[in-house]
Amino acid sequence: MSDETRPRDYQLNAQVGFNLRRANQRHVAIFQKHVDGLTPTQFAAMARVHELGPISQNRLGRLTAMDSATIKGVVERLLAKSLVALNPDPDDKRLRLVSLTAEGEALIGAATEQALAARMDTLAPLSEAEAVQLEALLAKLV
Amino acid sequence: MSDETRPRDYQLNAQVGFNLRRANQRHVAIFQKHVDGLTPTQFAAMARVHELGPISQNRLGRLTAMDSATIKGVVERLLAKSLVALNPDPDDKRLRLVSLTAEGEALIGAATEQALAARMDTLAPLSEAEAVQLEALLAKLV
DNA sequence: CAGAGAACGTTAGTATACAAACAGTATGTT
DNA sequence: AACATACTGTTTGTATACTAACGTTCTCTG
Repeated sequence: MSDETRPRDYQLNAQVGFNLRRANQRHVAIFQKHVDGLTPTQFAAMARVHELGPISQNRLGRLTAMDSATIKGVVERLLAKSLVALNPDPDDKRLRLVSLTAEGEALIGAATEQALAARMDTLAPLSEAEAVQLEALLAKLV
Repeated sequence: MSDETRPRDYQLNAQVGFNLRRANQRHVAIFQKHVDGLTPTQFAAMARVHELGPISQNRLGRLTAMDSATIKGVVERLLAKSLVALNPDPDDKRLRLVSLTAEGEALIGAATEQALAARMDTLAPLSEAEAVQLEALLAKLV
């Protein structure tokens, strides 16, 4: 490896940003293999609705780390799959409450199992202790 | 907090996948603030070309973790900004070699400084030791 | 109660990201 | 030389992700 022609100390492969992006790409790919018919973001949205009950679109977006434009698309696609329903809030005409359909409720259980399996696969290169460390560090970062 | 209605032990906020995605979102936002005119992926592509010299589009994609469809778009946008040039390889008619223009070369130095500053900001919530740990764990994961 | 400001959802535009299919080119084997 | 295989770049389609701008609705304050 020549050293004169190299930028002094910038190593792309060691950058958090680069590896954060790659780790995320890898996780998404693993998730797709385990969970049939749901992307990670679609699953996250459904898991939140399952957890909290009917919830406005924007609030759901905030709780799943998506802005209003993004969550709109996600809800739209879940709607197209009949996994969620959209109803106006009688008390606030601005809101459109997202809720799970029976079909959605039926799916979320199995999907949760599969999501946990995907998590295991994603963390497979790490020891138990390292996995715990990573999750703690990411939580601190976010 | 009711417990009967809750899924037994699934906590979205603690999931690697979810926090990987959020950490990445945060980094991209920070990067945009520091580096003017380049996205993280565009910067990664340029850094690689600067490092390795003229290189085929697909090979550049592999070295920056982008598939051929994605790298094509990235190179296209760098081309539109006159930061890279695209030339046919005389020895292999399939290849289109990506190289930095004078303008691109002029930019990459400052951009590298700014990228390192973005990295610092991204890692700011962590101690020095934790930052090192995180980078090591991510490298192991990828 | 009137007006300001905030929040909601929507739309348009740009940028990754991947799958799948394709034509053109190169390489290896027979 | 012929052929299968593999690789290159391209296109289309789908799915995040964010910015900016917009009209509607709500809430707060004077």
